Amino acid sequence: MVPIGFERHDHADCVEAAIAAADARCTENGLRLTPIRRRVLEILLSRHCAIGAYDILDILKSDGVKAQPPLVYRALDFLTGHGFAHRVERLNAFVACAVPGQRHAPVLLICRTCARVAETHAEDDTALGRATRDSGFVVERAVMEAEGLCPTCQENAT
Amino acid sequence: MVPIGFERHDHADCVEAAIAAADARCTENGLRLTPIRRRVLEILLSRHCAIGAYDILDILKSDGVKAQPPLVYRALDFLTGHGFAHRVERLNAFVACAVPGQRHAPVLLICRTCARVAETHAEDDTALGRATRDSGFVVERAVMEAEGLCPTCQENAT
DNA sequence: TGTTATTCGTTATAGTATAACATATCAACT
DNA sequence: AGTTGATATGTTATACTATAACGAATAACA
Ligand SMILES: [Zn+2]
Ligand SMILES: [Zn+2]
Ligand SMILES: [Zn+2]
Ligand SMILES: [Zn+2]
Repeated sequence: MVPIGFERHDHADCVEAAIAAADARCTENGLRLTPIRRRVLEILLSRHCAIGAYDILDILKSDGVKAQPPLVYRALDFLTGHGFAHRVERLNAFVACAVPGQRHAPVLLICRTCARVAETHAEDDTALGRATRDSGFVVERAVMEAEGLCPTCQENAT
Repeated sequence: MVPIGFERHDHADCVEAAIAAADARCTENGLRLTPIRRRVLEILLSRHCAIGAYDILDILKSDGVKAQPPLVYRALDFLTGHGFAHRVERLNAFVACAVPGQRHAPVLLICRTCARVAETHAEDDTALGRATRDSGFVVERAVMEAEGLCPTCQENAT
């Protein structure tokens, strides 16, 4: 399985498809992708990087919106709550979901050099799955994040 | 593999053994388990729960130490840096390592009801391992955390 | 004992997130 | 169209988490 985010790709397509998918899914499920929520999603999609809430806030302000922190956090709650984005716990930041439209336990690969974040997802027989089967712990939400070097940055480092 | 933390056990032994292990390993490796570092470790060990840096600070203060945030964060840096404790990214908090003495990618199971945190560890064939093998990403640090209900809290919920 | 590296004390400040409440907008029904 | 209840936004204030910076004290070593 190749994670999404590090490989060269047509990113304009990538963004457009994600927005279209979000639109469709919101319509389907009676969710409201309001202008602010949509804009925050666009900002997250603009790069395959984690972006902090206050960076998003700054971008909104530079758009001319008179925005305060709760505005951003509410939009992020919506987006993460419905699987359009993920919180990157390691960075206290957020990233657009690369495979929206399916329930999944995201696996985020965070490059410490270029700051890009790629996403793949876990199959069931992970350490997490195994541990919980053995212990009776019921997982409601799983976070898997790896920090390291992406292929490009490894080449540049040599 | 049964995670450590949820099962009933002799916790006094548990703490004593952990402190002894930390002492031994520090001596072996020329590390200094100073009074403050040791005290912070004791505080973390006192419960199989994640504890916030400022809660630790309050406990130190109630000990009579005139402590400021950097004191705590430095101790935590030491403890996490040498594997005596882990940062719980999901909670911006810290927990004593339940299997110190071996390099490991910890898997933390966080009960959202009783706040206890159990620890197990990942074998190599995790989703992370697989994802990175395929993609060429080099993992330097892995975070795996699951939030949910521990066995005890499931029973109580019914 | 002098030298160097590490740790600690202290002040200030940066960065992240939420509580609380007023206002506005939407959606569904009468 | 007007009423009503639910959802979303605007706004202020504040809580929580973490680090920078620098000097003083302490430990390790020659
Ligand atoms: Zn893209
Ligand atoms: Zn995703
Ligand atoms: Zn114990
Ligand atoms: Zn551990």
